[in-house]
Formats: sequence, C-alpha cells, structure tokens
Amino acid sequence: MSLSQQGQENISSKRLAAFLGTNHCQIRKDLSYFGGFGTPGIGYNIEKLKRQIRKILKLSIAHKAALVGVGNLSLAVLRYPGFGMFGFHIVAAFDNDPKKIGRRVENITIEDVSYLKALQQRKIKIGIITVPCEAAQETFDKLVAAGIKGILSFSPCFKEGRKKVKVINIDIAMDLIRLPHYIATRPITRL
Amino acid sequence: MSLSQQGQENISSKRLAAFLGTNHCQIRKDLSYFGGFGTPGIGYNIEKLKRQIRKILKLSIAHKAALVGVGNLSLAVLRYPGFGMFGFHIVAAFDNDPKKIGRRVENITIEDVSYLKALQQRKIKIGIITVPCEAAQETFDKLVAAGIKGILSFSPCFKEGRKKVKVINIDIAMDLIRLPHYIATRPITRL
DNA sequence: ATATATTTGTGAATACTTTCACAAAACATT
DNA sequence: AATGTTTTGTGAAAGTATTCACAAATATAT
Repeated sequence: MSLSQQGQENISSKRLAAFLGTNHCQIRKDLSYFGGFGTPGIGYNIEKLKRQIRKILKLSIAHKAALVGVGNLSLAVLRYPGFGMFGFHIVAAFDNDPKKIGRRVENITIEDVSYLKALQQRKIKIGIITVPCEAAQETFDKLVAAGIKGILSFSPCFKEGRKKVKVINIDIAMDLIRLPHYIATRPITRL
Repeated sequence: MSLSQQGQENISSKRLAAFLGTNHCQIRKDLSYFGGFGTPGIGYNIEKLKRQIRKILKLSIAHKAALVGVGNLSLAVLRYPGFGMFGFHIVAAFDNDPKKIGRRVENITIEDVSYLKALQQRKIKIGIITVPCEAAQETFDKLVAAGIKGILSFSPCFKEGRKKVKVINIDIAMDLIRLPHYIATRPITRL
C-alpha cells in the first residue's frame, strides 16, 4: 500500500515477500486462494493487485464511526490518518462527563452517551471504544443495543456474549507483556 | 490478572477458559508445557498461577523505557497504566521539535533526540516509538545504535534488518482493515 | 527458432496447533 | 473402606498452516 509505485508496474511474489517480511510461497498461496491474478514470468500487476485486495477486504464503502469515551487516546485516534485511509469517517464523539459534553474536538461536538441510542437513525455502523476499562462493558452493551455492526475497542475489558457484532480488540497490554521475556537475561525471583 | 480473587482460592481450567474465551484443553496444554502446577480434582491455585506466569514471562524486573516522538499518542501512552503494571517505567521522552524540547509532560522533561546516544549509560533498555511514519526508520536506527534491547512501536514503518533487538509492532491499521469485511453486506464496485 | 531465465499456481510433504479422550490424582459422600 | 465426582496432564487424532518442488506460462537472449 505504501511505496508501491516506484518505477515498476509489476511485482513478483519474491520481492513482495521481502518487502512484507514473509516468503514467496505464502504470498502466492494466499493470493491464489482468491483466484490467481498474477502472470507467470512477470509477477503481479500492482494496480490490479491493489484493486483486488480492496475488493477482497471490502474497502470501497465509506463507513461512519462513533467514538465513545473522550480521554487521552481520543485525540490520537481522531487524528490517526489510518481511519480515512480505509474508508472510516469518525462523525460523532460521546462521553458521560458533563464537563466534556458540548466541547469540540477535531470539529466534532461531544455528546452525552444517552444519545448513543440514535446511532442507527444516523446510519453509524462502527463504534470505537476508548473508555476506561471499568466502563467498557456498559459501553459495549449500549453500542450493541444501538444496532452497531462493528466495534474497534482499545479497552478489551468486556464479555461479548454471543452477539452478532464484529469486535476487534486492540490490547496493548497483551503486546507489552511479551517484551520482558526478550529483555531479561536471567530470572530474578526463584518461584 | 484482573478479577482473580473473588472468594475462590483455586480455579479450574474450565472456568479459566470460560473467563478468557478459550477452551479448557488449551489452558491445560499451555500450562503443562511449563510443567504442571495444577492439582487434579482441584484446579490451579490462583496465587501460585500468578507467580508462575510472572516467572515465565519474566515480569519481575523493572525496566526503564524511553519514549521517542511526543505527539498525540504520547500522552495516552504516558498515562496508560499497563506499563507500570508489567514493570515498565517511562523515564525519558525525546523529540526533534525545538518547540517541544524543554517542555514537561507527566513529570518528564522532553529532550532533543540527539541525546538518544546516551541511553545505554542511563540504563534504559526499552524504546517506545510514537513518531510519525516518515521518521520511524531513522528513530529505529538511532535506538538500535544506542544499544536498546526491546522496542514497542506504534509506527510499524521500518525495516528491522537482522538486528538482535526485539521489536513489538502495534499496527492499528492492520486491525482496522479487518472490520469492513464484516460490515459490508454486498460488494459495491465490480473489479 | 531454440535455449535460458523468471515466475506463477498448486498438489504433496512437512510442521505446527488444537481438540479429543482417558488414566491417574485428589477430594466428597456414604 | 468403597463409590462417585471433579479435574489434571498427556498421548493420539484431527485440523490448519507453511513450505517444498515442479509443470506450465511468459519473456529474454542467442
């Protein structure tokens, strides 16, 4: 997606693999699963590949998203360019703190969480949870009740039950916890 | 790690699996890999389990960490309680913007990136990259040159080469990109 | 034209992960 | 003490994923 067009029009599975840090077999197997769109001897046409991947991942519709919980993370999330890049458009922000309600962040007026009920009428299908852990379950339940289709959560502190909502959890703690193993040279405490 | 002590002293693989959203076989297999510390008929002693997991993941040493790139994410990262929880202590922050250098965030004075060289003398072993994508490669190289042991990066836009540094990438885009598939009901653009 | 180079797509082989299923351990109940 | 219940730890089975290896397709060089 990034430095695709730098002269060449085609790219081989080998070069693509090197760029992405995998091996060429993997690339070919994965792409062939959706029907081979490469040319033997040549490789994959970069533009065609981009179109196909967009189609496979359904990246061609714009989706409205609502942010719930206006805290430290929110500004970073609101300014993160990745959302726009994949067709997400954050159009609303909610909080339960009266001091925050009515204030504006990045051209969005913060609303009371009670207005979450109206998400469906507003055609908002994606919820982004950036509330503190304690409030995550309540927020999740409200979003589900509001008929949301997908949730991106930075507070992976709720039980999903058997709901038909797709949840993507970003759990920084689970990434962090892997580091010490590689840093520590010797165990400190026995048992 | 969260609601462990709520009455019971032991927990069965079954209950633990339900809590974590896996199945009991998985729990037992994984734990048995490090030597069985459960008791048949009883389950796993919660305190012992915590100690063992801390030991396995080497979570008992405190590590000093440096943040590079003071932007939108930084405040969220600095205030994120997870770092302290796993023994990380952010003790320094760096930026290349003269307007930011000298200012203080969360009791840390922002330093010029040129001072990254001295990380080793200061016994800082972990680097946290929160710079914009364009600056990620340069930052990574500087951290490696400064003898850092582990990197947590929110800008997964660099090539690692074959270095002996452990890198954990948090790539929100890669999580985001999976959502549209579940939201889109029908394909829009043909090819 | 013919030979040589690339490079795809894929069936087979290998490696890895998850789940099954059950003997052995610990306890509770009669 | 004997019987029943719970639950671990683990070998075997089933299921996934990755890598190998090669025929077929395309291009380039001689």
